Amino acid sequence: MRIGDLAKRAGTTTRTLRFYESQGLLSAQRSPNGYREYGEEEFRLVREIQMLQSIGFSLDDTRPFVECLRTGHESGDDCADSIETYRRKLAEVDACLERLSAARESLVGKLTEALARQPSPCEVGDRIAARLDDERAPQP
Amino acid sequence: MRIGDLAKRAGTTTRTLRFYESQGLLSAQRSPNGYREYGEEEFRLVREIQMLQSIGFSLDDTRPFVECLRTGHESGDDCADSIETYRRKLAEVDACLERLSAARESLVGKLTEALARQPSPCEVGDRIAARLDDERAPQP
DNA sequence: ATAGACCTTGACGTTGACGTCAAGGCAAGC
DNA sequence: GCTTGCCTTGACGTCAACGTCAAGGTCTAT
Repeated sequence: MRIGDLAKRAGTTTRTLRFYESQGLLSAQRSPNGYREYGEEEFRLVREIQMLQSIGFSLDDTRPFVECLRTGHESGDDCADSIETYRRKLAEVDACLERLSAARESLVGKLTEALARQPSPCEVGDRIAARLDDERAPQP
Repeated sequence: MRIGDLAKRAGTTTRTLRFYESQGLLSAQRSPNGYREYGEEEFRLVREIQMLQSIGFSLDDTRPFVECLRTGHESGDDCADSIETYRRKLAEVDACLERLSAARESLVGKLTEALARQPSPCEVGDRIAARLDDERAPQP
């Protein structure tokens, strides 16, 4: 499997795969003509990286999992370092959730405050205003 | 008030204030010697920017608020554009919270799975293993 | 008069995960 | 033999919000 095939199968680009290699995450055999050759193991490795990225891992965070697979383990999280990384990322995600929730509350508060100060020309507001006008100056 | 004073009062750096100016967010009077001169209005503006940033606004997102203040309104969110930005950011924050919660669930699932597969050398495990050893080879 | 603390503009560096070219080599079909 | 489509390396570009440094001007205190 050449780099274009792997990229297509993994739904990514050749540039990304070469970048992974430059970061020491992916390795490749070389054909006599210098082309990179990949097997199923590399495909699984790329998918592991993608899956971890999708749950908020940086490329560097995926390193323990890649190392784990490389040392022959069936799953990337069959190693202590991977478990530790899971724990650390979970803590990070929790911290992020807290900060984001606080930001959300703050934002909701500001929005409602601003809306209260400035009733804004919404339909309901218009109709209420119109009715008040009618009451003050009823049509003959 | 010169740029260093404003930076100190706002708890930021002169570089940041000049950057705001380069982005059209902050304006300054100039002393005869070319130094920037700021008043209380600029101080409030910087604080508004900082507050919005702290709840997840990009600098560009703060622009409507800055414009609103500049057009004479008391509060930065006394304008329709600011309200609209509030709404948009709230939607963004909500989307982010959803993605993060999903990532968290995924992470928790993976962690528990991995722990189940690999009981890991925790103290309890060690003690259980030791006891099993004792039972199989009791001391005389 | 000189040191020190401020200020000016300008320009390059940082971080992450690639995108986008450029210049050239290899292989297959017409 | 020529086009087409893949591949190679290398190097610069992207985005945000500044940090950091350079070279120089200004003001105050000693």
